[in-house]
Amino acid sequence: MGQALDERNARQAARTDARVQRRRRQILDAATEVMSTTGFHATSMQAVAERAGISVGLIYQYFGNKDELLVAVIVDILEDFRDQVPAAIAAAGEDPVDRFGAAFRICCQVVEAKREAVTLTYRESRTLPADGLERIKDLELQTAEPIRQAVADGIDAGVFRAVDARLVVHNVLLLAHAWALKHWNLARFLTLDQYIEQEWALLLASVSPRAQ
Amino acid sequence: MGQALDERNARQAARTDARVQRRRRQILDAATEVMSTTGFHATSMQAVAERAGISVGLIYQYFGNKDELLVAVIVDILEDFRDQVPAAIAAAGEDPVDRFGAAFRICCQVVEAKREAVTLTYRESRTLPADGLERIKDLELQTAEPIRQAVADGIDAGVFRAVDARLVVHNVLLLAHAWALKHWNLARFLTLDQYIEQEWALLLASVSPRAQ
Amino acid sequence: MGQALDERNARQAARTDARVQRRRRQILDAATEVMSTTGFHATSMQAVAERAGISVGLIYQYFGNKDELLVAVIVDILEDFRDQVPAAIAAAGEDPVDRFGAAFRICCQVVEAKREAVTLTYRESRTLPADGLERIKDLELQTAEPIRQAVADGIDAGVFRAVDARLVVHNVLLLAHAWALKHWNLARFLTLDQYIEQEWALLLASVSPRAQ
Amino acid sequence: MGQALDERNARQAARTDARVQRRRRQILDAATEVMSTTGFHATSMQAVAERAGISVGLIYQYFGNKDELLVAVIVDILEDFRDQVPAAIAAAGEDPVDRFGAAFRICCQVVEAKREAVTLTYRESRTLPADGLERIKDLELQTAEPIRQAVADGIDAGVFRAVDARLVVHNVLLLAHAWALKHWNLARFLTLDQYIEQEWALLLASVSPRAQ
DNA sequence: CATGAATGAGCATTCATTCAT
DNA sequence: GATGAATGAATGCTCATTCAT
Repeated sequence: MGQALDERNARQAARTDARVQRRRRQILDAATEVMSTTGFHATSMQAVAERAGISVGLIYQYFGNKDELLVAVIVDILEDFRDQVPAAIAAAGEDPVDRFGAAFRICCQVVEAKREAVTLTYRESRTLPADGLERIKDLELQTAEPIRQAVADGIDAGVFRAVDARLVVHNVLLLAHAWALKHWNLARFLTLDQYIEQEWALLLASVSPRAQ
Repeated sequence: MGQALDERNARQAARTDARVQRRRRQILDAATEVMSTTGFHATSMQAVAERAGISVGLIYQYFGNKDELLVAVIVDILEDFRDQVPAAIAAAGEDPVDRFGAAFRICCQVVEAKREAVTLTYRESRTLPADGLERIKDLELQTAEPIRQAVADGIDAGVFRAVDARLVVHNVLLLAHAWALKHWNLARFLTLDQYIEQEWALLLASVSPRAQ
Repeated sequence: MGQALDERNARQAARTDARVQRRRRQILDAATEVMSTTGFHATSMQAVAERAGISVGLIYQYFGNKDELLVAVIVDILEDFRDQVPAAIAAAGEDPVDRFGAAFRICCQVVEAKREAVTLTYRESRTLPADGLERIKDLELQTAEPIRQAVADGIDAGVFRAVDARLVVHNVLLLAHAWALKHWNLARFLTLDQYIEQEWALLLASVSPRAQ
Repeated sequence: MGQALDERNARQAARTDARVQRRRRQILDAATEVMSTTGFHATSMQAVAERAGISVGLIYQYFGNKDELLVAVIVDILEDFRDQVPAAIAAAGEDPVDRFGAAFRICCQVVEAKREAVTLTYRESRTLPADGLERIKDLELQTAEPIRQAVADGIDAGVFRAVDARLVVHNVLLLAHAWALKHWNLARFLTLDQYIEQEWALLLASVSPRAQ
């Protein structure tokens, strides 16, 4: 009997948890859409609620306030990078050059998938309360680390020059983000694939050892 | 007698014009300072007025509204680039590599001089009304052009590979701006001079012809 | 069979009624605690529910709305006075002075027992909807009546001067309530017992016949 | 010439100051009226603004927030007591009994003049932020002091018994306030003058020496 | 009976903008 | 030219109340 009850409670809890997750996602998606287009400050909670098809009050049952919602939106995006980058590197095989290239490529692709949202990240990070900022910087560093490792491995293997790996990673992320930040200009003369290809050529040349 | 009057009016006009310019500058400087620190939306016109030591009302005699003031602030910064970049290139002599290097260096230095303000440019450009946005994109293209020319000259001279000059310029400007955008990270392991030196090495390698 | 059913229903009803009363009391106690401390307006139904260990919705099955809950809380307190005052008077014997004294004492003691709640009564009575207000005034008058009678008896017996009994009762209740209302000040120089003793001396003197 | 300018500025400042005072009073009066009737929490700033015939925003140029406005309203009332009580005592001559009686009478009259507002004081004091509360307690003690002195003088002169003067003052203020707090009941059988007269008789009897 | 997710009206507060002086 | 008092629309957030489960 106790078991039956436990089981029922467990099912109930799972269902509840699923609903909570669905709501969070629903709100997060709506917020990402509206804030990306309109900008954080110009976005009213009312607008987010409308886009999500719920009431204002409900947002506050999932996110403490507007700032926390922004943090959640940005974190949500950065988690994409943090999760996908290592996976892409791992999938690229053993060759350091391939691994490095895969890292750059996936970054650009993630950016393309959430172009407006990436812009939001750049625009609004400064606005954030201190603790949100910490989480964000953390995620950025987590994303950077596997790329840095790939570059370091390449240097060790002698296929890259002895450059500062941290700086190269910085360049990689920056070039990827730029596809969002400067899309108004870049898209006038390049497709994403062209951008990736050409930037990759420059990037590789920048770290390759000079032929003797 | 008519002539005398004209002359008086002209003198009057000049004097007036000078005063107008002084006021504009006074407000612009105040706005740049406050907005750069606090962010555009979090900056009240009252705060700008106080910083400038004038009344709110007076701002509206020089700038139609808050948006226009923001445009003016951003334009003011971008004009720095537009003016200083060609000058630096010209001062660098005839060697395409030197000219290209000078362009990158001056960009970084202008960024350093107005680090917060450059960040402002990135954060708030999207908010702008269409016509302001146009002026800004225009200025960016104007800044880009002399650099592009330097790269194109280098390609023609055979000291650079046949890369897409527009893309290289994009990279140059981006790397310079990054010193402001990612200062929180970069400054942890590099000084500006080190940043310039190392990025320049990468940049040059990226466009240099492969040795046979 | 019908009888058996009736009996079962009756037992059921009694059981139900007992449960209803228990719930009401549970909610009332929680509401009194929270509202007394926090004030009516600053108290959310959520807070009352939490304190009572139940859900918000359940409160609404026992009290129509927040105002009605407040009325119930206040009525609950006033019923204490209405019930205890006559009892204390009856227990004081036949001497009008003793009866009067017992009335004052019990009032002060009831106040002390629910000091915060008494304050609540004063603070929030005005807010109430008309019908709640009526019930409250009624209870106050019911409480006043036995005291008035005691005073009237004393006057008839010649141990009190021919004062307006209603006014004296008003003073008695007021002085008792004041122990709650002005506790911040009074408690700085008096204990409750001292307060009772000294006010009683003044009160008695105020109604005692002047010696010839 | 400098003198003329100074004079103009001075006149300007005075005019400004007068306008500020007029506005403050206008808002304070409106707030007192509305809050007294409706209660603090149920009063919206919009309602205060409308009653004052100004815009909401303007209130915030004179009072930091709603709480501060409430403090100002209450202080405004308490200042009436603090100012008028000593004046009335002084005007009552040298006889301690007269002075004491004058104190009680003026308290009742001030209460009558601002009956609703006095009720507000009782209802909302608890709501206040700590520093506002301090100012209010201070004013109450300032009001009490001259009355206490009058009682003490009476005791020294032998016309009053050796009662605790502080407690008597507490009673005096309480009885005066009660005219507002319990007006719904008292006014049913007494006019203010009757109330003053009869309470005064009781009060005097309570402190008078027993005839031998 | 009991729950608590969901609603949405309501309110304090801010701030760009205007205009009488 | 210059001021700053005055406006009032806009917004984040709360919370009494309902109702599907």
